[in-house]
Amino acid sequence: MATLSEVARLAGVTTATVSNVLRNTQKVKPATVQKVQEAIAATGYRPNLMARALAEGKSSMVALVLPDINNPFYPEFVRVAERVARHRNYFLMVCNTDERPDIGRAYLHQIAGTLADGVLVLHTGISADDINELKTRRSPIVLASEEKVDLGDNIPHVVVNFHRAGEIAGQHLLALGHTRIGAIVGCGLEGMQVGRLDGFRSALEVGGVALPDAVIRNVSDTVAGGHDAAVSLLEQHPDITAIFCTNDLMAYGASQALADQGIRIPQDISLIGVTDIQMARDMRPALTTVALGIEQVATLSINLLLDLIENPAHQPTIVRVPDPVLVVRSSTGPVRSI
Amino acid sequence: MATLSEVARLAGVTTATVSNVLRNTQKVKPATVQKVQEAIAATGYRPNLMARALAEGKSSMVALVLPDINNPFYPEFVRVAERVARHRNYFLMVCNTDERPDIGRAYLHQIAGTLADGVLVLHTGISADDINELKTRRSPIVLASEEKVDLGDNIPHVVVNFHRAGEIAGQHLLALGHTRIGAIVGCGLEGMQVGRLDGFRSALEVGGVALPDAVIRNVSDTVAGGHDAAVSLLEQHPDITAIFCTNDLMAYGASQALADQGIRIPQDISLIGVTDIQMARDMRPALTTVALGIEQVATLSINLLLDLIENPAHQPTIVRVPDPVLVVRSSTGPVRSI
DNA sequence: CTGAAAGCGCTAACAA
DNA sequence: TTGTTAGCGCTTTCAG
Repeated sequence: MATLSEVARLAGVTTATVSNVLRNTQKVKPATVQKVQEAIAATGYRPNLMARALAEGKSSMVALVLPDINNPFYPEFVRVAERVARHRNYFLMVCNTDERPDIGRAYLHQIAGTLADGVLVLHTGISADDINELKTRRSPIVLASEEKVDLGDNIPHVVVNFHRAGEIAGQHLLALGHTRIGAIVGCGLEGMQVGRLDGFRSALEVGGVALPDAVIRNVSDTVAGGHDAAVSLLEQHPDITAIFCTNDLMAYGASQALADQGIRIPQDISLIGVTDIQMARDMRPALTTVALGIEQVATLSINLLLDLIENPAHQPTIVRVPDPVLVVRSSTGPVRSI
Repeated sequence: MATLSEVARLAGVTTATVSNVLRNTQKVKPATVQKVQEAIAATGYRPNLMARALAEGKSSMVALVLPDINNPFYPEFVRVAERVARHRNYFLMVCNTDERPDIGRAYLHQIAGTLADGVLVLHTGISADDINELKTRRSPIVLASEEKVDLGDNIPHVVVNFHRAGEIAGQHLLALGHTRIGAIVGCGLEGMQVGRLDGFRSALEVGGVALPDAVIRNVSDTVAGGHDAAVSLLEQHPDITAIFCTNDLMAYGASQALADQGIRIPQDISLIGVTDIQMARDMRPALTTVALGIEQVATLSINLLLDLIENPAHQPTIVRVPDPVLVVRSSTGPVRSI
């Protein structure tokens, strides 16, 4: 790999000049620019980004730490985050923690402030303590779509109104006449998706419908989790006419369980999820869900992070995503007659 | 962020000594180690990985360039690649090109040899010319699971026997008595998945079954692509009893199309895919497919890359993945009687 | 066992 | 407009 000084030597100038043409500060005479560019072409020179980062005190790289790249929510998030970052001239480094908080911690400690100018943390079970400890470094850290907002005002984060999402789901089922309803709640690294459940329950209560603990299943946030929960629910409560899942992935699993037992969706049982991942559109019947607006969340999160990097005094440091919206597809319908 | 010299000052030693205890060359007196470690703890020091990389001439970071993080194959690949890399003390930087070769090129040019010690390229439509141009840098580049192996021996790559995968699928359908078969072929960035189709066709030919062009659909490698292709196939060839898809994602789409039309799988039509992504297990009916062994491919690929980084003379430079294997699930069955 | 000093490749004042 | 000169934070001989 050719270096700056080789290029400089070949062009008969100094490294400073080459550096200047490289990032075209308009301070170089056209003729010299010409010479330098020829030398660059001739040597096949590429800047060493590490050296540049060290000199500039800025790597133009941000890290995205997430728990499980196989959960389709994250790839969808990554895709937009990467695009936004690229447009703002940052590299995005995706770090998968395999659901292990210790790996998340390790990434954070190693990367924040050294490899990356900032890091965006998604539901990785990293404690607020860890985050606070790291705040001493100047590298901004932002958490996205936290369920629990006990982070305080001093940690930048993006908040999604999960409670409202649950509420919307509840209102939809209520409007369709359902009264015997089950709920499948995911347990991610951040703990139960309790905000969504609370919202759901409160909506039902307004309609005079109860949601006893017996019809709630807490399971892992996966297809298999949703499947098993649905099986258990059906076994113990064959009379339910609708199931609320705190996310789409589990709803997909639940739909498999229903299909396996010959139960029709939505004629026999209605199914509603939260998030609106691509899969919700692709599955059959297509899933009615409460869209969290992945694109929005990702965009707001990464932009907040980059804003904070470029201007540490940036305000606000806590941003709210617009409320979720109901997307009606084919998995919900009027309560069955019997 | 504290630096080495601050730690050194606090411990009353020089940076060289701190550096030595940091990576425990056994050359430091226990008492000094003690002092230094206290200073490290007191300052909350973390090494600046950029500076280290510059000094060592090695970043311990590898990049994984892939076309579409939303295609579930890639997250599955990423997960194991990341794990292997981590165990070998490398960071994995995932670069999504959004299916745009120019972005892939840009990543390659910017990252290879500067930010990353090596890069693993997956089906991103980057030309062999580009790769060759980059070979001048010392940074190893390995391509994984190339369909076309016209890369020559001088570019390290991992090759999957796609032809065999197609053959296995063909033999399976043949054994079930199918003779009127359609095929859905994906067109990724690397061009049509023609190896798989060739293998499939040649297996059928051995069994005396033809696969005319009329029953082949070339579509994009997505759920929607598979769906549309299946619709078109059914419309023009209602007599077919089996469909071969060159990958699982399209098979999933095809299954939706069949479900939409009330066609039962496998009673009316058998469906077989290639790859064995998680979705193949999750969908209903579960998909019969030819498993490429994602875990194996990923492991071999990343290990080859790291081997090459650590020892540029490493041999072999081209590694073959063990042959694919048939995984029979519920989407294939005997040909229907009529 | 520890320190002094050079240098990785680049940027950024400041001079010339 | 260009060159000189310091670093950025770390590793790594080579002396002491």
